[in-house]
Amino acid sequence: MHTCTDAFDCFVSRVLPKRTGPETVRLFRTLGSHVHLKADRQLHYPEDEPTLVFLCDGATKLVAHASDHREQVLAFHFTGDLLTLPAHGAHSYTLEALIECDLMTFPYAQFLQAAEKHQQVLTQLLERSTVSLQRSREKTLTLGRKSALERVSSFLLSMAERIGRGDGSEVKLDLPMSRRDIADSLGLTIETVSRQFTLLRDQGLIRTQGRSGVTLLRVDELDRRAGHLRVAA
Amino acid sequence: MHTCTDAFDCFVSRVLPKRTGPETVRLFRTLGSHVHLKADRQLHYPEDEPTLVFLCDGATKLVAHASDHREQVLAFHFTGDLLTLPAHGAHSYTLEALIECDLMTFPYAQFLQAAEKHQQVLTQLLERSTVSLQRSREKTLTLGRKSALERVSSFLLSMAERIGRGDGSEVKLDLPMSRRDIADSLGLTIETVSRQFTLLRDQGLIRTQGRSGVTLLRVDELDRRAGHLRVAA
DNA sequence: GTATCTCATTGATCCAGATCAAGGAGCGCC
DNA sequence: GGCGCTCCTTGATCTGGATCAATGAGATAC
Repeated sequence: MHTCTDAFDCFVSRVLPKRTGPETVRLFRTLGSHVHLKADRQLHYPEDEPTLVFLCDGATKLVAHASDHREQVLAFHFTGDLLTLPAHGAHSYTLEALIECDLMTFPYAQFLQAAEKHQQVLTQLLERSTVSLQRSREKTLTLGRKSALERVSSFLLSMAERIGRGDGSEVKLDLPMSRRDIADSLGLTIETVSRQFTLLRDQGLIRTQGRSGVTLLRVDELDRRAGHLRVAA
Repeated sequence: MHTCTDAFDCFVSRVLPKRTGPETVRLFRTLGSHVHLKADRQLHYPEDEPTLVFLCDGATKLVAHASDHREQVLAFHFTGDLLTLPAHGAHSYTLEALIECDLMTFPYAQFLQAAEKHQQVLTQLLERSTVSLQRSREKTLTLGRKSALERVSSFLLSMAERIGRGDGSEVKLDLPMSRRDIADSLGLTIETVSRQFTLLRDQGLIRTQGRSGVTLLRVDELDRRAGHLRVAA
């Protein structure tokens, strides 16, 4: 198991600029808390104030809850990701570990205050926030206008980009999330997700190994299935 | 018609910190361009680099385009909003005027560089980006897990919050977007959107005046229809 | 190694919303 | 001020994915 110091060091090297003074590092250390989460456990965080989370190691999902126990996965996160947990509004949000996780949490407001003198940290925060927004917008298009097959294809391509291991022309994936998580992320049911996997397998575009292993055999064809725009203007 | 100076002044007073030095103001002026857009026109911007836009006056929609001419409205913007137009990736994006608009555009990278010495500007950019992300996440939940009636109710409540004019217990709206835009924003068809309006009207929750006028008569009931979580934990 | 339990797959039926098809109403233009 | 056009509404039918219902296959515990 990681110690608190390891997790914090990981944060320092990944988020803070190279030559940050030791007194600044100490300041961030006083603000942050190290949390270890076993698979399927959720992070407890204050409902009324935003929290900044750095995922040192592992994989998580951000889930929004509506009435009637409906759940929507808003985003998946992997080692090295930085994310902001919003205060609860019209809906409530939870961050749940897909596999064993180490993370550092910071009260958002205090973190921002500490970062004010270091615009490199601010810039990085802004940059990562922009990436999150960009991903969220792609998801909006996917959920609003795409068929089940297109959604699953888009999902696989997106995962390939983030956690794929290239192997010649193939891309190998080890999906840390269940079919249910995928369904909740794509606005589908597990049955429909499963059927699309079968379809893609039958068409020779992917190969599956066990529950979590997926190999993308023809990325170009998947791109077509995902409903992405061709080169044209 | 507004002059360039008017639009820029609007930007200065709304985005830059109160006591920004005149030389800094001049720097931003050299970076920014004033653009006037008539209704239904779209902003032309470079495809390969992100652009920052400040909406001095008017209303716009950000549209994502997938294959087969399918369109998804990612967000609506109103007077005073600041938004980032991403470089094109798997999909292309356009910003279109819903009504006559005045806006200031800045090359994102250069704007960020200019803002580096003024963390108040950075902080504001970050804050607005966070609000956009929050809205986008709410939209994700809406598109992924809500029924047509819930989507339209959520939409009306969201518009009430942003451009509603309170009038006792009622909220009056003058919607600048068409039924098609609403449909493209909610992942529905115009027919379905229209049917939900009729339903809400028949149930006495809203009143409509012409094409764009809507009065929310019972916000509490709309909240229930929108599938928001009750107080409970 | 095998018992068991959860997760994934496959099949049958159903339904919310899409699609197809007319009207009707608001708004701009001449 | 009325002509015409576009946008909106309403109705009928169709369908992709949800729901319901069994199996089947991986993982975990013993």
